[in-house]
Parts: sequence; structure tokens; C-alpha cells
Amino acid sequence: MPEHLPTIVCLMGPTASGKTDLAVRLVETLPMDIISVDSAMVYKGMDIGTAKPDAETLRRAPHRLIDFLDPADAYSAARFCEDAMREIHTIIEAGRTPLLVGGTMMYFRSLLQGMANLPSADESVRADLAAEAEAVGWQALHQQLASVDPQAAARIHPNDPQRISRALEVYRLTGVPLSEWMRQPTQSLPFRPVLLGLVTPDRAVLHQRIAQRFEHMLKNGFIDEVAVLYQRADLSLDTPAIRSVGYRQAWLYLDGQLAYAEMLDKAVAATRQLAKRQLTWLRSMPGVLKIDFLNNNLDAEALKLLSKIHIN
RNA sequence: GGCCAGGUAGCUCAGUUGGUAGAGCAGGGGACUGAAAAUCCCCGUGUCGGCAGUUCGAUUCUGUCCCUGGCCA
Repeated sequence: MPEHLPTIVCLMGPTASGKTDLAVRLVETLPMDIISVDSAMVYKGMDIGTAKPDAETLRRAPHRLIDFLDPADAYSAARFCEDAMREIHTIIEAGRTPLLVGGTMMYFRSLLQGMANLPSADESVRADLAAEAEAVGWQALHQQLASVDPQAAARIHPNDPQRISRALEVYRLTGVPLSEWMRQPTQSLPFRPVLLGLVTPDRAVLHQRIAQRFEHMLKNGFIDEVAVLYQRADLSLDTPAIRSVGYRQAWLYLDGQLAYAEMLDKAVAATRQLAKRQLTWLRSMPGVLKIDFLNNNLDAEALKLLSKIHIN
């Protein structure tokens, strides 16, 4: 890729791998500014459970794209791309290098590879589809999809309501099948991305950290944080924000559907599963420089990798 | 100490009228285009508590021992 493009650095990794800590230390020594790539930290009032950096940390290392959205509002990969592009440009214009940090791998992929110019979500179409599914089942809607967009139907599993719904939504909104939309070329990224991935050969240690961190969250008032959300009439288990790892289980606990110990077990398990999916993304993503986050010279290692690249 | 119920996958349990066993959860791998911390797909060998007996063959029947829970002393 052309050398004259401005550099952006992407620091990726599974939950509890220490991304934020490393990023904060990096921006203290390098002329970089942090953009968060995290679908849950965007929400206000969701601090403890998302492991959002505290006020003191944010003063030292400001994060863009956190803490600006109400939990009742839906965010999306497309909105992230717009927001991130805006922040990236601002940082580059200031003569600095953007450091994109987070674990929402689809946001990274969308930003780096671009997205088709699809219509955004439409609540009323979604409601119609959900009602139809209630009546005839998702399998029937999958068949319906097969008749208007065989390509999408072939790649979307009949048991995957979310994707069946989205594909039919796009077709109903535009009269053009999703597969057709996705054929349009996306414009290439006007930056030179440097990809760093925090990984470790020892999954058991990551699991341990995940368990410890959730217990720490509980000690720090996580349940109280969720209780505030639970009291709101406009939030439910159908709200994307409330479906987040930990929040969903705490919600069920507050609702009396889970005992405390079950809530703890299930929340920790859900976090492990999230980490596994993030690692799957990381393995499939080309060009990622991997760093073992259990390495005791983590900072030096990261700085060494960054010293080899030209930052803005 | 006596009686009863159990001891089967990491966990909770099902099952085999005797032909060496299967679900859920956990775990592993994968997919992923406006919900993505979401939503899905694929993956099940484990001395069926130990030992002995009956049997062509025992995880299954019998005996005995060990362990756990309950009731009675």
C-alpha cells in the first residue's frame, strides 16, 4: 500500500487482555490519540460492566467514542465507521496518529474493509418480520428469502433469525436483494493500517482473568449499575445494550430468573465465549502482528513494533 | 451402627428388558456487511465408584467393599 497514506494503528484483542491499559501507556509516550472500538462502551451509565476506563485514566488518556449514547439507542457498525472516520481525520489533522483500541472485531473489519451502502435498520419492517416469524416461523421466512435472494439464503442458516430478518429487511426496503447491494465495490481505506493483536497461547490464563475481573466488577457495584437500568421502563432484554455480556445475566438476576451464583457462572461463561469469538476474528484477519499479552515486556514489545512503522 | 436413595462426560442428569452409552450446560473449532459484548453452525471414549461372582458377554444381574445424601438409632 502507498507509503504516503497516513498511518492508523489498530490495537485489537479479546476481552480482559489488557488492551486499554496498554493503549493508555502508549499514548503517554507516543503522539497518539485513542479511539475506542467497542460496541458497549459507547453507552452512558454502563461503566463497570464494560470495564470503561475511569475518570482519572480518561484525563490522562482521553478516549473518543465512549460514553456518548443512551442505552435505549441502537448503535451499529455503519455508525461506528462514520464516527471513527470523523475522529481519525480530526486526529490526523492535528498531526497525530489515531490509536484505535477495542474488541469489537466487526467494527474493525467494517472500518478496514468498508461496508456496502445499505439502508439502515428500519424498526417497523423489523417488527413486521418478527410478527410474521411468530406466525409462520423463521424457516418459512428463510424460504421467502430464498425466492428473492437465493444467494443470501444459501449463506444464511435457516436458524439464524437475525440475518434472515436483515436480508429480508433490505429487500423490502429497497426492492434490491442484499446480495446485489453487496456486489458494489467499497472504496478503499485512505489510511495505512497497522494491526496489533493481543493474544496468548495460554487460554486458561485468559479465563482466569475473566473470572477475576467479573468478581471485581461485582465488588465495585456492578449489580447496582444494572439496577439503575433495570428500573427504566424503556429498556428490556430486547434492547441491544442490555444484551451485552454481564448485563444480560445481571438483568435476569434482578428479574428473579437467575440465582446469584448462577448469574455469576453464566456471566463469566458468556465472557469466555465472547473472548473465543474475538480470537476467531483475530485468527482470520490477515496482517495482524501478534503480541503475547502475558509477556512481561509487553510495553517494550509494542513500542518495538511501533518504532518500525512510520507514525504521522 | 441400622434402613433407604444415589455414585455414568469438567458439571447436572438420562439410559442400557445383559451385546461397552447420550442430552443440556461448560469447553473447542468456525461463520460473520446498520443488533456484533449480537446471532448462528459444527464437534461427545467416558476404567458407566472398586473388587469378585453368574454369563459366550456385565455399565446393566448377584455379593462385597468404599464414598455421598436422607431418615432412624
